[in-house]
Amino acid sequence: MPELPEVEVTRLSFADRIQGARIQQLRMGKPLRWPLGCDTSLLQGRTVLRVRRRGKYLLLDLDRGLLLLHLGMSGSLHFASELPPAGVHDHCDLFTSRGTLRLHDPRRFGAVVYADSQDAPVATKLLGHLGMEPLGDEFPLTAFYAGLHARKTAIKQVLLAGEVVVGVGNIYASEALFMAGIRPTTKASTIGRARVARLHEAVRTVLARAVLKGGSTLRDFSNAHGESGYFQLEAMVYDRQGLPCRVCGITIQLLRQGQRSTYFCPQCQKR
DNA sequence: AGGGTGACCTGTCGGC
DNA sequence: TGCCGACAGGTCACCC
Repeated sequence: MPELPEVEVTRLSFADRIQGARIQQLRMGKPLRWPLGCDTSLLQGRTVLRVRRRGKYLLLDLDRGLLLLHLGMSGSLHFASELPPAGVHDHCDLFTSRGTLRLHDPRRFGAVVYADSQDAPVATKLLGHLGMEPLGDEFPLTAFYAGLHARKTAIKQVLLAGEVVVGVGNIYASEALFMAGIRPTTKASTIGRARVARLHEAVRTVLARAVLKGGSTLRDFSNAHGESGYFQLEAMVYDRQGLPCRVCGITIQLLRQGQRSTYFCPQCQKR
């Protein structure tokens, strides 16, 4: 489910409300992708200072330490003063003075991890290799070009890997490449400056637009208020194999790269 | 060293 | 109707 837009939309939907909340209790359900890394009682009495995002991770800064949350493929968060009893797929409840933050994650690829600081080994392992944030001011074109120039893999997979730029998952990689007119199979290192500049702009535009539309709800994504996203309605290629390209009318094609589906228009993305 | 593959886990859908 | 395989928004550990 969640790529950068969905994670950011989630963050925006509860960050203000949970800020300043005092943690009363943490309940963990079935195991998630990684262990919490501390006793749940350790968090009692701590305060949530703010909620940041790094790539597809949400970082809850506490007055001491931080919680790293990841939504995996199927995770979503809810935050409310009163929530129904935990269901089978509700694997984490963070009870606070302002309400309960609940992680719902059927596939359990998500994670809730405690770190003493952002320099703690576990935080470094998860965040240390992450690339540039595409939104905001820390995404210079020159660095993007240099990053792509050093990669011999297909551009789609370089985007997905998150080591050059973070937050671009399977939906938005296809969408950004379409917008930039670049074939997903093109070797990243062979893309010239002008085309990299188009991709740089496309990544920013697609992600920002998706945040504005509340993310993409393909199956079950919703923000912490329980509201769906609508970006999927304006997808140009994702999940549109066999349908006519919205620009040129040619049939959208599907291929597999690294066991993931890639969608593209053979006419609009010639190379 | 970097690139490719399998693994994690559950739900859903299409085909036979 | 029922079963089985393929696939789904992510990403790490491991192999050559």
